[in-house]
Amino acid sequence: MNIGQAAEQSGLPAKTIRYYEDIGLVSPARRQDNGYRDYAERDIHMLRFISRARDLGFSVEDCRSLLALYADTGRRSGDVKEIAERRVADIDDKIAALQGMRETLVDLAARCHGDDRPDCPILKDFAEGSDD
Amino acid sequence: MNIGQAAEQSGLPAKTIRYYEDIGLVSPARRQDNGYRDYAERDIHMLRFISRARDLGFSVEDCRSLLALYADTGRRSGDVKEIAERRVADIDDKIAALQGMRETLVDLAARCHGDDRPDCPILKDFAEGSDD
DNA sequence: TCTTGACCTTCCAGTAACTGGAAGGTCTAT
DNA sequence: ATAGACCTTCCAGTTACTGGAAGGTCAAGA
Repeated sequence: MNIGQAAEQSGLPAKTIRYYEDIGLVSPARRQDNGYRDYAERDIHMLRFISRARDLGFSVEDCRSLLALYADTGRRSGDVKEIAERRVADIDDKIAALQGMRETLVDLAARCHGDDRPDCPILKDFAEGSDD
Repeated sequence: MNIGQAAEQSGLPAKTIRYYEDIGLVSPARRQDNGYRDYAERDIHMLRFISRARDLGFSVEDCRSLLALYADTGRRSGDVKEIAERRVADIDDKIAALQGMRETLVDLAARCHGDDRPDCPILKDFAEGSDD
């Protein structure tokens, strides 16, 4: 299977698939006689695996660990769960940070007339810093 | 004032301050005789302005616009409010995406034994893809 | 057979926003 | 005089791709 089909079936751009090969994440088992990459079902599985994990916000390095665990039939499911749980904690941190920003911004915007006058509490706050 | 003090007072690393100068965001008004950057109060204000805006998740390019608006005494506060509101919308999108990830991950982790056995629904899901 | 267009290849550069480090000049205190 | 803390510039690396150039390959149609 050419890279185009692999891209279509995995949901990853061909460019990205080549990039993952570059960094040693997944390589197709072989090349065709013309030098084209040749993908097998198993390769597509791995690409979809990565695609899904990336969608869930795992870093490429996380994917590398996950893939190693995936290949290791003697793995402990506890190891995988731990990675997932760490990821949930990261997400929680990010959500909290974003909610903080949101609150500040909404508050600031509410106090801004939002009209043709130049007076603006948003800029004022930025220039002076607030309670933090 | 040397860059070290400027860093301390603005809350930005000296490296970052130099970087902002590189990209034309803020430059100190002058240099001392020894070639050291010389920061005035006004520069510190601008640096703190940027620091605060970056903390709220505005991109460096957003900061450039905001700074221009800040300098423009004839600005419309509506323009600033609009930027802030766009930013709130971005944040909402990000929060929603993160919450989706979180949910999937928590669900997956809940179904994983998390013990010494290799059987793991997380990896299984990654390999097969799920409802999406 | 030639050509066109869609593929594929490699390699290089750019993105965002810094951060680290090397090599070297300056200042202050002992 | 020298140590240590500053400062300077410049180059490279980070993350995860993405775009583009230059060129090879393939299948179909005139």
